[in-house]
Amino acid sequence: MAHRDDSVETIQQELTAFARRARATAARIHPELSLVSYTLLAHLDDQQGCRATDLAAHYLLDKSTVSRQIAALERLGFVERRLDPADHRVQVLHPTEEGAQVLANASNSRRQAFHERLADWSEADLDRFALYLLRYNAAQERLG
Amino acid sequence: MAHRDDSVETIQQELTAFARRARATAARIHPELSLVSYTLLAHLDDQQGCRATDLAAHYLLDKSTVSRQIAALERLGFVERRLDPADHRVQVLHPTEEGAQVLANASNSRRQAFHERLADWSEADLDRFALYLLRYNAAQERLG
DNA sequence: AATCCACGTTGTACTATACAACTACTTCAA
DNA sequence: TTGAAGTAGTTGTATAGTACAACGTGGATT
Repeated sequence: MAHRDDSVETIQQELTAFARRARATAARIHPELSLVSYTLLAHLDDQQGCRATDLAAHYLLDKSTVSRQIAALERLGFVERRLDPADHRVQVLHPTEEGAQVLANASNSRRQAFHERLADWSEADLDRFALYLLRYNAAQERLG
Repeated sequence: MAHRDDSVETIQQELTAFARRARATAARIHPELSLVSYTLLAHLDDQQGCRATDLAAHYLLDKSTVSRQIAALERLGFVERRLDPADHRVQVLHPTEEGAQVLANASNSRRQAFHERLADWSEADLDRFALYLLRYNAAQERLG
């Protein structure tokens, strides 16, 4: 049990340290994209467009927060709104050409950074680490 | 290489999801402690007191940020300042009795939450996960 | 039609943060 | 020994991100 406690303690410490660093580091993922706006834009990109309400629900953000984030992305020219012809309350949000481009760039440098950090890991270790993270996140989702 | 890419992709996704959730969830770790104030208080506790400057350096926060966080903790009665007799510029910060108590409570519920999330993990898996996290964080530290 | 609901915006407030200017104290060197 | 330079911490100011509440507009239900 002592060993078990030690491992859990380490996991807790390291995840906490990671979260702290993530806050500091990832505030600007790209000169013009914060972690939040990056995430929202990425979601629009791989959902092929969606509504502000969907973003709010998916990321547990208030709709006013999403509204302002989207407004900012629109000012930057990265997102455009298309009124849903079937329901005039709804705006379907899409990345613009430029938005998709910026997203692709940000996404590539981000991916590259991960590859660098994990460069000397064996394939087996990468695989296990990925599975552990999935398992941990699923548990956290389940247990709140 | 495809498999390698897949694993890295998953790791990236899951760590990002974790960071996002951490922001939302850990804002209040305890009715009166945010993640930051909890962290600072914990540091004071296991360093047996330290200076505001040390906290700033250790957690990469501006000294003004630390100053205000500490001021808040002092208002709550969780931290006290002791003027360093040898250098009157310096205030050595210590948790108060009450601060130590609140910290212990917060720390215990936090530990318990981790134990619950990891309850059904084998000891071998816990051990490996802990090592992977250490390794990952060390790499991130090294590579920025 | 009247009522209720859904979508999104805006007003307001709060927290966390950084940077810059400042005060108080210390150290060091001429 | 004194004055210049450096260090610890606070305060003024600005910004980002967020939530909640109130609102306007448009749909849906009865």
